[in-house]
Amino acid sequence: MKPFYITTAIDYANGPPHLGHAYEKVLTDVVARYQRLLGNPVHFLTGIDEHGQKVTQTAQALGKDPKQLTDELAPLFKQLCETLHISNDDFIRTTEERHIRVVQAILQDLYDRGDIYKGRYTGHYSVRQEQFVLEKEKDEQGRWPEIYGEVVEIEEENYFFRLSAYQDWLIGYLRENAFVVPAFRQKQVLSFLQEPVNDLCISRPKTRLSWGIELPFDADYVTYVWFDALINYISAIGYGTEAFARYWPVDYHVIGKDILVPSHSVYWPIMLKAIGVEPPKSLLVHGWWHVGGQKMSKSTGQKIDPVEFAATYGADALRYFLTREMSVGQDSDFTLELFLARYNADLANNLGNLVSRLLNMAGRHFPTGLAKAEVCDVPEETVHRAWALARTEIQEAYEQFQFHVAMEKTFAFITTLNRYAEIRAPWKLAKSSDPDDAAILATAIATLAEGLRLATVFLKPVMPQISDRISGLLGEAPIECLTGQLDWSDRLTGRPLGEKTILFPRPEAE
RNA sequence: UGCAGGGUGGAGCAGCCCGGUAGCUCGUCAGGCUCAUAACCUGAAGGUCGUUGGUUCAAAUCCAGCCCCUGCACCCA
Repeated sequence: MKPFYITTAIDYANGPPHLGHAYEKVLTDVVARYQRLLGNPVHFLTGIDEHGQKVTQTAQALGKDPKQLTDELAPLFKQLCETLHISNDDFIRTTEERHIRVVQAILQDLYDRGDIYKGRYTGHYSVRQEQFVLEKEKDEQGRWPEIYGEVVEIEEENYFFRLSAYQDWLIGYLRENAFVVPAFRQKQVLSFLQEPVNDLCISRPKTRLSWGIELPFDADYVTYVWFDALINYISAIGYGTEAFARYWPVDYHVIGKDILVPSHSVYWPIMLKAIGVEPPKSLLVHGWWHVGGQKMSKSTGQKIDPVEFAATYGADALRYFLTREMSVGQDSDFTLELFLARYNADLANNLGNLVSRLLNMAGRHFPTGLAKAEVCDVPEETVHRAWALARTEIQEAYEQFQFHVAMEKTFAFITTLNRYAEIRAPWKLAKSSDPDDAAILATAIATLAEGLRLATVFLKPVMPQISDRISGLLGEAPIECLTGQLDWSDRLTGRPLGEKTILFPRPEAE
């Protein structure tokens, strides 16, 4: 069976990871973990992009060489994955030999076929900033901004990829295939393609940029950006070896909306077409996090360090917030207030408190094991019916990448359990000597425990640690697969539950 | 200008693709409970779903126009 292959974009390694990186990894991880629950083998790739001008500049500013800089940053990105319990199977760095080899092989292949050719490139170049500048950057008087210093028009030879030759093919392909999720973003791609695309400049002379992968057919140049970065998706799974066919085509590239057009939706499918490889099945495109209503920038981005945040509130709480609050594809806002509201209302008060009160009552009344639920009256039927509906809706939401809905419905079911506890009021039944009341008491505790067990299944992709902890408290093994887990049962009968536990301690008042 | 997204009770959001009781969190007011992390449960007040028109038995939801906000158009998850 072909594994479900999913990737994040590789993060550009010119600074430490921020909330946006964390989100993309969490989102991808939720998809990956849900697939595993469905019983599908999964291959999950993430990594970092290490070449290019900005890395060079950042390194220079710090008095380091680029490799040294990225060697320092790589562990931070790996650490981010570990801290957030990201279940990636691989982590690729574009400076790795396995990647460089594939990039060069593909460049040579395309050069041999004539899809890469040498051409002239003219533009305005800032000597001071060592970069090309654009016409529209001029001010009202038609002058270049001060920071560029002297701007000269230069012409240099570079290598180009024959993108234009494949434009019609791509348009046809996009008209017939649902390629981008959410669907509305596919329209953007098609509208971009209405204009003729230019061939893509894929090289930089080493005199200007040396930190990159050398062109195999011209040692005076390195390749630039796309033929380096995008290829990670296939170099990591062994393009050119028989392993490749096991994984490709990728099921989802998870990316931010900023890199949909043109790189992932135009360059990448065409690059693959040119080397005779199937396009990706789908792109899953997410929106951006704002922090305190503002677009994330170097300063605002640093206000929320995901690693530190996870250390304070727990990785699962952060994962929950990112999943619950973001409607995939839209933008969303991150503030401490919003986070704490979710944390307190959903995690501590609703879920955490349910666990706490259940464990307390079970320990008090059924220390040696839960009794069987023998009563099935209106309150029980209400809970059973709520579950029957919830399981369908939650699964549907997961399948459609509506993770915020999946969480909303899961927590609505947890509310149903809290409500059921009020209706049966086991604490009152415990004071009665009537045997009928004793039967209801046993039923109530068993029903709460079973309901919690079921809800825990759907928490697993989003909050894997918490899900496993609750499973443990119920005497269950960690959930690995949905099969056999979703039916209402009496499997907890006879089980003693764990000690009363606070899963989500209330944060100290600021 | 071009492209995209948004405009839903006091605040922040979901619902819109697949028309039919307007939902969630917080806040406010009243009540219940006391097993539980001052947590839980119930009820109430508060919305002509930006605007105009159209389609329909029926529109927050589909169609057209208009108004307003934001983002992108070098780089960015």
